[in-house]
Amino acid sequence: MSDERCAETYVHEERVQAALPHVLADVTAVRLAETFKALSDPSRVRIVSLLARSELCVCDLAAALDMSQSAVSHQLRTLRDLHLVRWRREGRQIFYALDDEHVTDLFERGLEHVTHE
Amino acid sequence: MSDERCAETYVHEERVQAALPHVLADVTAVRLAETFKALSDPSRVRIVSLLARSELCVCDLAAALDMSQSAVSHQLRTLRDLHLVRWRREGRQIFYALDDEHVTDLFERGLEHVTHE
DNA sequence: TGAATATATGAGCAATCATTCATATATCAG
DNA sequence: CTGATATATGAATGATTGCTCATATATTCA
Repeated sequence: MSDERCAETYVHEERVQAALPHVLADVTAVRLAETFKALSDPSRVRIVSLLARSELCVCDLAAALDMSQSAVSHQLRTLRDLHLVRWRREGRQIFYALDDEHVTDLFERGLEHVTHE
Repeated sequence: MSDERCAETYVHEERVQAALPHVLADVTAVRLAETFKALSDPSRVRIVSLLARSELCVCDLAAALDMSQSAVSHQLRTLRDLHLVRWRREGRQIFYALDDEHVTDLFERGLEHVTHE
């Protein structure tokens, strides 16, 4: 049946027992997945790739990426909610930048994986 | 309107022009996003966290993560399709392991970002 | 104050996703 | 060959997502 373990007896009980303490806590798994999810969309990846070079306002991003202002804004909200970007207001405009080096780092590691093979 | 650039004139034309050459190519952005998407689900993150320690068969994973065999299998397919895991058959069982250090690296960077603040 | 501008956001919709259930494939033991 | 077991997969479904469109908010300028 669907939820039955394989033949009741673990195939490699020792391995499973050894693994159990290292299963990520639910909260951690969810938060980690959320972080990766922030980078799991082509539009957001392109936004991040630009912000990795310099801060930009929403309008600059929309122009450079040929996206609507609304679409950019919605995506920035996602990135904001997940603490991948920070922002500052300057008059009518709002400038976005990557929140910390962790993000740049993550982005570049991913890029390595994709390009190196 | 929706697709109109902000007031026709870029707010920071120089910045936009400087950014343009660095916009990720579409293919790259899509592939990069796919890689991150592979890690954008709690179940897959937990699978990867276990595989980062030792190879395991599907059944072990299902037992350790308290997931159905089918669910694990489907998720492994996603990870396989995106080249994040490799596998080898041993009799009736199939053992999965992370494909290379890039993956472990990505995973750990993400975890750092999540736990360090 | 009122018009113009930059950004944010809610509703709605098509597309994608993670899971379950049922079943198929592959391997082993007899 | 047959029965049992480990894994894979297709269909179906409820949930989530990314975008557009319309509109709201916030700021500046006159």
